[in-house]
Amino acid sequence: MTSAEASAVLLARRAKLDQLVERGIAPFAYRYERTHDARRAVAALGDGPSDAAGPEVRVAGRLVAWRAHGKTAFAHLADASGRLQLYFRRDELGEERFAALDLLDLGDVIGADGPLFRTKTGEVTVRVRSFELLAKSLRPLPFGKEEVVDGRTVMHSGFADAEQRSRQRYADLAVHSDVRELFVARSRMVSAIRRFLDARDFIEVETPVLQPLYGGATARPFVTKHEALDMPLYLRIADELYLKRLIVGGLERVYEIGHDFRNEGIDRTHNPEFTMLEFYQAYADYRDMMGVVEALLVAAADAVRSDASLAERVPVFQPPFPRVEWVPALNHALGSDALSLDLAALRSAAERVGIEHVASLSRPKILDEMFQALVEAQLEAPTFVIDYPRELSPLAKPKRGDPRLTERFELFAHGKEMANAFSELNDPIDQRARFEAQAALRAAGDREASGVDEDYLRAMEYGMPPTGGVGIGIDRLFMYLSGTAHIRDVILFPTMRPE
RNA sequence: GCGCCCUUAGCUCAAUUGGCAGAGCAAAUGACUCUUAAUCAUUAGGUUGUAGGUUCGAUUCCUACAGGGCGCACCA
Repeated sequence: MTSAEASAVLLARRAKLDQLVERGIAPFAYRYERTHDARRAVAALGDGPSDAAGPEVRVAGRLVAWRAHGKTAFAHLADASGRLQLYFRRDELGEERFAALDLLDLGDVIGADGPLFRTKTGEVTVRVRSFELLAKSLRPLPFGKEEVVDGRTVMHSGFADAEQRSRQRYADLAVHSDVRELFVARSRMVSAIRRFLDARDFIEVETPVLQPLYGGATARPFVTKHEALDMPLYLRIADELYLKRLIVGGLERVYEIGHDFRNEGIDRTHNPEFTMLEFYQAYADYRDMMGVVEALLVAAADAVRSDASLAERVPVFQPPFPRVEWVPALNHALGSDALSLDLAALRSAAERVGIEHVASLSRPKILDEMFQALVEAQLEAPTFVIDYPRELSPLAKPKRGDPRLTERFELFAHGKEMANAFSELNDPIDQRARFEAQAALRAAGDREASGVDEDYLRAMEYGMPPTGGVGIGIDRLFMYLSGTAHIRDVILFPTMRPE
């Protein structure tokens, strides 16, 4: 940053800062009393006359465009609601205040007051009577120029580098109103999901992020250490086992929205920390939960659709979604009965469909791989895949009528998993056997298999009601609903290497 | 982790077979009292990601490294 600090642009802004101080103008203010944001100011003039003075307003925001004309100047001020034009006149401001405009830069945060009027080209504008500098911008923002062509705003040049936009999200947001809108839409979606669950008598809870044992999913964890207790702790890979402890405790409908952490690769659909929604409903099974998920998705999509600029991209859901049974779907794609194959036959079948490193994979892993390759990737419209093999689902109840399977569904759309749900296993004897099978896989080298969680078993032994549970990846759901291709574009501060 | 591609001014991008590194925006100075990608004139801004190599000469060709992008693999 040495050369940047020496750059003429930064030096010029520092010089202006010094001059402001010399003239007794504080460059960083404490507050500003606003009467209108940009959108309300535009609405306040309504269809008012073009010349006559409209309502008085006090507005504040960032200077994003500047057009000086000698004894007048036009500027655009941007706030959270939009842009508003300012009109400065020397005869209105007086010599001294008008001269102070020379010390402003693009990016400065200012407040301005005066009457609204409409310019001869029709734009609602503040005829500035006085203005205050609220924060001097000492570093230029990479503003592009905006042009309105046929009613659409077109950006010219600007801030394009994907890495810098993620690293400096503050600058990305400051110069791209569409990025701000996208994150506002994400927030609205999450709020809508909370309202949806709250209205169904779910309560929102918080469970540990730091866990002595990790479980509830298959993934490599981040490991950390508690110094005072001198013990390892894991950042959670799922909320599941703690939320089900709460079901045992009589909190019959619970949900949590929070970050899970998985120590795996980063790509367009994976960030090491990501937002997960899990919810559990006592006395429900997985079929009940399919209906809840369908309704939740409709509510989430409606929330995203409320943003006008995203509306056309949001898929329209028409529940019920189709159900595809796991085993028949795989067998159909494979041309043989996958579950009845022995391990050797399964491995050669997997190799035929292009699975790599087959020899090092456990049996459930191979089944999972084959299903992903042959079936999941083909699922474009929202589809419930149901009734997974027992060995893939150590926390799900056996399927009524076919104990080789479990009562589990995953929702796929765009070839990606959107939700994962079970009729939750509530038999502690069966659960212990499943944990021990996992522990055996772990001992045999499967790094993602879990161990035995004795405390969780103790909870279940007290008696856990039948329960339906669902996990939904919030980032992916929002990507899908907003038509965003990269997960880093829906996470404000995605994980990155240090600069 | 593997493969391909990219890295030039604060930002967005050029540069012919290897031959003096350019433009627009932003910035500075000046002109301009309804502009809106304002306009006009002038000025400044660069160890071309880093380190080597080939060459009379490298932004250009080669090697290594760093960062990034895209695909594949793993995972949600």
